Amino acid sequence: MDIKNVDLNLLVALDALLAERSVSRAAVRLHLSQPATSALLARLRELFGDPLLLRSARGMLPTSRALELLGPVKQVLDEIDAIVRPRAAFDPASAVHTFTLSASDYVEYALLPTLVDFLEREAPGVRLAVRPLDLQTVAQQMEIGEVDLCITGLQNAPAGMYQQPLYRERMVCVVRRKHPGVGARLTLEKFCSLEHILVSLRGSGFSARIDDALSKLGRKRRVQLAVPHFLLVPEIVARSDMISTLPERLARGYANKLRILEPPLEIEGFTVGQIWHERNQREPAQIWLREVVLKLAQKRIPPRSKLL
DNA sequence: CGTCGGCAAAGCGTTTCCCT
DNA sequence: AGGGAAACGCTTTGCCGACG
Repeated sequence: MDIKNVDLNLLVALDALLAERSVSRAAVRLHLSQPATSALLARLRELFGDPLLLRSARGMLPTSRALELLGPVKQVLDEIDAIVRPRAAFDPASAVHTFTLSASDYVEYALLPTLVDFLEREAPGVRLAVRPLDLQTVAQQMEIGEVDLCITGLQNAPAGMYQQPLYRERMVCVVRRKHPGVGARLTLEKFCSLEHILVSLRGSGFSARIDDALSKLGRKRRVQLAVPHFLLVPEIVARSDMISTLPERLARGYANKLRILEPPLEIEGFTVGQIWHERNQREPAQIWLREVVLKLAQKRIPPRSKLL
């Protein structure tokens, strides 16, 4: 038997017939006349080579073959129903869902705690999986659905994806609290004389845009350490005499261990944004997630407090 | 080669009537 | 009362030839 020769509506009729155990009542359920439903039963009998329902003194009784079919038919119809039914709006309170994010550890630090807190309260059935950001493969990961949403600096955004800015971040300098060589103000002289820690997400090289800016001023700095993670940096700075230039949100989180200083030269900040593939553009759950991330990201922007 | 119109056959529904 | 079968009618489908 070939499935393309089977009218799948027969299974709908079978489901109704077995549920009602009456052709007349099944007809009502199917919005058909009794004879039409009877004809459907005849076709089902031929298809399965079994009488399926037998007349008895107490009405129509299912055969054992019919009882065998009951469960699988119901399951198949439920699955088809789920495929063709229009998507319901995402209901965070009742939804059971797992989102996969890709983000740098800085973004995790800046956004994840408030996001997790929000989800705990508003969407208890929603889980998060966070993958480390790999700029080489994140586009492909989103394309095949391994990653739902990527949150990163928009200068890193892969081409051909939807993107939305979340907030603007600026860069500040940090040294350990009791650093002996740094006074109230960080001079360019001092900045260039200290040993630097550089964060390079691509894990390559010891120079960044700061170094271009410095060379235009005829200066240079010494980068002693290049790391691929942001969160490592505050700990190392707190235990050494090194300096680093970090996103302000991250630096402020370590204000008890670090001194935050205004950079002695113009250092361009960056825009953090969310990036997603077209496949997720109209998905209700994904739209909800993006709205939540946007709301929380904008709420978190701290007031421009005075720098130490 | 693709499209359109006519025709026959098949499919699927309803009404009506008969049987259990 | 309720299910099945026959008769009937409408719609859809498939095929074929004509035509641009």
